[in-house]
Amino acid sequence: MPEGHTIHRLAQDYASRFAGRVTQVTSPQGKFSDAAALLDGTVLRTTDAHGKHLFLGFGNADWVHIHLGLFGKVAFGPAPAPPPTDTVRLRLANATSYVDLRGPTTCALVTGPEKDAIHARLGPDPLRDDADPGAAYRRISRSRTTIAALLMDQKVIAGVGNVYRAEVLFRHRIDPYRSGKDITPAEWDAVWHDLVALMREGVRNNRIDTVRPEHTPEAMGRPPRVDDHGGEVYVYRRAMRPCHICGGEIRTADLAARNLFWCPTCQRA
DNA sequence: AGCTCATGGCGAG
DNA sequence: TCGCCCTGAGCTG
Repeated sequence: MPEGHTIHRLAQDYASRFAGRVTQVTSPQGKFSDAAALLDGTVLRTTDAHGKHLFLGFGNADWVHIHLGLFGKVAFGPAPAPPPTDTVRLRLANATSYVDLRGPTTCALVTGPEKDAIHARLGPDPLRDDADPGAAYRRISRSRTTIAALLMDQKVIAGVGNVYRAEVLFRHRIDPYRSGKDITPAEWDAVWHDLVALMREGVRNNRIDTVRPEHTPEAMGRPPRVDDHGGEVYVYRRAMRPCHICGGEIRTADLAARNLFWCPTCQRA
């Protein structure tokens, strides 16, 4: 269930359990067997995350590049590791922990320069210290594409997915169909800093919560969320249900093959 | 057992 | 824009 906060959290969790230690590396499912054999018994040096891309650094030059895609999942557990199921693409294990990766879009061994090339094609990541929000705004402010599509474009901004996209536009009352060039510098500044705060909290809690304290179920005297996506939100997957603020119906539509959610009353062109 | 859907992204046309 | 890749849960029957 991966947006950028999940990947940064995984980078931390892989590092805390495996970094600096000799690691058993296997690929029970088989698609990563050759690389796993090369890495098996070596030391995991460090981990890195940029947007939805995760990197595990082994030795001095080799990196495992992981992208979860829509279906990828990671499961940690204590040693001893149970027999793996046949969909485990990558298992790391040591004397205290194991971790299984299933269903990733990408799990490949890359060189340092190949890793650099991946960073180069990604936009600024609100969760990285080296991020330049101005680089994102330069693209947005020149584009006639909708802001909803631009926020999902990883070359523009890295790490935002369908949930943060919908939620941050709601929180700033921005109509998702507005053109990028109609986003003001002040609006972008506010959206960016909000994403930094929301996504940092997402890393901390390992889930996406976007509802302000004054709009929580407890504060509003309404029943808690029904959806199982994991957090408290304003519009994501709440189509046909009442807006927490105005009471109007949340709408949904297809945008670039993804489900978009917004409140047509609260969010203005 | 088979269908649908999901917080993603790529390449072909 | 479409089809395709990766997996698993929650339906339907």
